[in-house]
Parts: sequence; C-alpha cells; structure tokens
Amino acid sequence: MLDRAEPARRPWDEEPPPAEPGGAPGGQAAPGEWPLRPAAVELCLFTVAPHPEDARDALQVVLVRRGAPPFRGWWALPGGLLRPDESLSQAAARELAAETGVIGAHLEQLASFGDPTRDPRGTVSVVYLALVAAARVQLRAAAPATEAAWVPVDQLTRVPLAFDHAAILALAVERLRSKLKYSNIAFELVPARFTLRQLYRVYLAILDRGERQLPFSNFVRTFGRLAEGSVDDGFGRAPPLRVVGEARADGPGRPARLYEFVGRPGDERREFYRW
Amino acid sequence: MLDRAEPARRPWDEEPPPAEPGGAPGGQAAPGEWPLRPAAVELCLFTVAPHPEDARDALQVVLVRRGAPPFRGWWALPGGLLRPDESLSQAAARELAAETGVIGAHLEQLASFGDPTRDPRGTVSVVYLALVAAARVQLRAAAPATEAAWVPVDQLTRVPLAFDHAAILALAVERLRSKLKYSNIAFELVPARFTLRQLYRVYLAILDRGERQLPFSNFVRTFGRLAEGSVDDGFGRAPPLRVVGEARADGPGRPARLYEFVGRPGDERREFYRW
DNA sequence: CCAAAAGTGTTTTTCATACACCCATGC
DNA sequence: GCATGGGTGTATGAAAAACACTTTTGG
Repeated sequence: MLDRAEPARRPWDEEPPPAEPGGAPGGQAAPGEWPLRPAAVELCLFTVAPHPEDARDALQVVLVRRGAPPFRGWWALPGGLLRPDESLSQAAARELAAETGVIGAHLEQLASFGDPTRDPRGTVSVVYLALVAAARVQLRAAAPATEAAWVPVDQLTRVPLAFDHAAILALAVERLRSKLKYSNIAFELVPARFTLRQLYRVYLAILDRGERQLPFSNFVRTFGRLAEGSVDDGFGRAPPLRVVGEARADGPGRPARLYEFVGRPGDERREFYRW
Repeated sequence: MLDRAEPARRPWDEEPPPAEPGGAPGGQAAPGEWPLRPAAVELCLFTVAPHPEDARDALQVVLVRRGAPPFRGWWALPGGLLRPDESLSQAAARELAAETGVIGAHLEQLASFGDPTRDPRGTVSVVYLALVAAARVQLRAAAPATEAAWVPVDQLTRVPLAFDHAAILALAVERLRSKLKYSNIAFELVPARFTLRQLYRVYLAILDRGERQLPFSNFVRTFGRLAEGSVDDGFGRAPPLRVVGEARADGPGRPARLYEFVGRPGDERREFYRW
C-alpha cells in the first residue's frame, strides 16, 4: 500500500461515489473510546499606540483578567469555547466584542495549540491574530464586565500569563513582524486616511527599529510608489494606495499627503522588503 | 473599558497572581450550556513523483477511502479525532502512520477549519501539511487496512472529496507554492543527498512551470550559492547546503554534484525568489 | 531667520534575469 | 564525432540603500 510500484490505483478515473450525505444518519459526535477534546478560540489583538512610559510608539496587545478557574485572576488572551452554530472566525469576532468591546478588527488565523498539558480541560485553541488602529479603539464605549488592558509587548515578560499564552504571543509577534515584509497587513493599524509618517511609525514600532536603520526618506519613496500606476493596468492589479488630500499641519513642518488603502487586506505584495 | 484615555491600568506593574494551578480543581471540560465541538487532525501529505500519465514530475497528494459514514466510500484526507493524551503534531504523525504507513515526514501546521456545516458532527479540524520525498515512500511496507492512493493535484478536480477537503487541499497547494519562495521547504521533497536537477524538478512540478520560465542555469547558480560561505561566519548563519560528492552518471551528460541540506527545515531563507 | 517635517535627486550597489558559452560524460 | 546534461561568464536592467538636498510649514 502506497508503494509507488503497485498496480496503479486511479481515484480520478472512478465513477462518482454512491450518494451525497446531507445530514445523513449515523454520524454522531461520540467516538465512545476517548473523551473529546473541546475546541476554543483565542485572540491576540494588537495595536500600535504611544508607549505609556517611553515617548515612541509601541506595539501593544490586549489582555483580560480571568474570572474563573483555572488561572483565576491571571492575565490571559481573550477567548472562549466554540459554539455549535458558528464558524471559527465568527467565534473570534464574537469573543473579541464580548471581552474587549472591539468590533470590526482585522482577523486572521494564526495557529492552533493542542498540547495536552496546556489546559487541564484538554482544550484545543484556535488562535486568531487581530489588528485594529488605535484611533478606532477609543470609540468603543460598550464596556463588558471583563477587565481588560493594553500591554506593550516589551513589557510582556513582566506579566505572568495563563496557560501557554506567553508562547502563543511570542509566535504572534513573530508572525506579525514577518508579515510586514510581504503583506498589506500594516494598513490595518493606521486610520482609514493616513500619512506615510503614520505608517512609518507602525513599521518602526513593530520591527523595534530606530530611524537610522530604516530611513524615512526611502520609506516614503517605496510606499509612495504604491500609489502610482494606472487604475486598471490591464494585466496586473490596480495600485493599492491612493492620495486623497493633505493633512493639516499640527506643528512645524511641511504638511503631509493623506493616503487611503484601496487594495485587499489579504493580498500579498509582490514586493519584498528586507526590513 | 479599553478606552486609551482611561486611568492607566498596568498589568506589568502588579504583584504576581495568587497561586499556580497545576491540576487545580474546578476546571472541568463541560460548559453545560452547549455541546462541545470536538477537535480532529487531518493531513495533506504531498510528494513529487513521476506523473502517471505525463512524462514530467507532478505534485501528488495522498487520499484515503472513507470506511464509515458520513461520506462512506468517498475519497478524503487522512485524519482522525485528537486523543486526550497527545499533542496536535503527535496526532498528525500517528494518523499519518496509521492510514498511509508513512513515517518521519516533515509536518507543519497549515490551518484549522471549523465551519459548522463542514461536518455533521461539528468537528474542528486542525490540518497539517506533510511532505515526504518520493524515494522514501516505497520503503514503507507496513500496510494498514485503509485504502490509500496518490493523486496528482492536477487531477483533483475529477475526484469528489468528502467534507470541505477540496477547499483544504486548494489552500494547502497554494501555501506550498508560496512557501517555495522564502523557505527551505523544498528540501523535504528530495532525497537526503540530491542533485540540483532533482531540486529543480521539485520546483517545476510544484509551480507548474516549464524550463523556459525558470532556466536551469540560473537555478543552479542561485542554489549553488547556498553552499558557499564559511561554516561559521561569526555573525550570520552557516550555509544551508553542503557539497558531498558526485552522482554517478546514469546516462549521457556530465555527472552532477551531490548536495546535502544541513540547515534547519523551519528556517526561512532571507532570500526571496519571485518564481 | 530657524527648526522641523515632507519629500526628491542622485549615486552606488546589489541582484534577478537572460543568454552565450564551456565542461564532462555516454554512445 | 555528437548529443545530452551540468555548470560558468558576462551583460543588462530594475530596485534597494545611502545620503545630499529642496520644499513647506510654525514659531
């Protein structure tokens, strides 16, 4: 079996299978032999906002305090058990709204965690990476009963986290950093209309770099080019950025152009930046 | 709550939480209100091997025939329910060995699927991407009771698949293609000692390209460079490839060098190839 | 005028691509 | 010899990086 030398078995030349099972009988959940491992979702919700202690911007994540055992009173990622009638992304959005009040954040699946020692109840957690612009967070006034807080990722080592959430967060931060290189993910962390300086700050905060390592002038050129090209270039794609006006100057210095992201969030950029 | 203007709440300045719950009481699995959604693992095991009809190599995937409802008699991805005492990757390795006899394949998590309509039992599937060199498959003689077959991915549209497995496979193929660009994943699909021509064939098969679109001579230069550099360059990493000899000529033409991959499979390449 | 922020010009370097060409083997 | 497959040399063009410099605002 599976020996490549055996007489060829060709599923693609067979006749179609017997019948379509819709809600066919006989398929119950219970395996009988072992207890089931329940599925849950958890969220790593990030934003980039002024650091509470430093002067610069910082990547921050939402933590909630657990109100029930295990790990009662500990800080943890928001999340909860998956319900019978919802998809994973629906559950993620529901838990995010319920525990933090944030609605409409960008959501994408990060990974799943199912080590049997991670949770005494044997839970398998599907973890979502969520991103929201800092400006949008203030608007949410719908406060649930949960205690929630933003924590800069450089302070995470000082906060004991429940379950394996410290490891999950480490992976989330790593993924976020690497996706900056080849995806449009950063546009989820700035307001709908933004200056290139704002976008630049997001890159600096997430990559934890100084202005020296990533000169602003080159950054502007690179991202400014994303607004060039015709709206329909016939073969490729339309430019993902559009100039929509000028920001008013709120201090000294020349006012910046305002941009709008008009590409699809899931799209990967063909370009690859080494930073 | 979560308003950034509220009086600062600083989890990282708090005293540590009360006590560590090891196997603390009170944490049982039952939520009481809804039935649990069980967790399972499924596998997309790929190899690159001669196409059964064409002359060229082809990317192929393992399918198994389901012996129980739902979808009894249909072709499906190998997989099964997660057991209480195992991690996700252990379950993936166990199911792979049980259903296909393949041991020691490269395993990495692909994504999880939990749409409530995907399975009448409400299963949430954590799907693994698995890769194995074709030369290693023949060696497995431990044949289980399951019926299994290799199917070239270009024939998948002709095979009706159980559940949402067609969508899962589409994602897996897309991920495999995109990871070729920036990861060391292709080395999992060639023998331990390989020629650059063998590696080249893997790239052509997965990307579904001809020799024109990706000239062999440039491929050789690019990957040959991966074997250059000192073993310890002090700051960066050691070269991920090493020349280990010459292949004997089994036909006309100059014999090729044999290479060995000595990097870590999970490592991402700093280089980014556009093909 | 000066400082600060936004953005451009210009050069250098790096690197992917293309393709001509040479090398080593079997027949 | 000639065909076949393995590899290198070299030119070209597109950007990424480095950095000087101009533009536009507030004080």
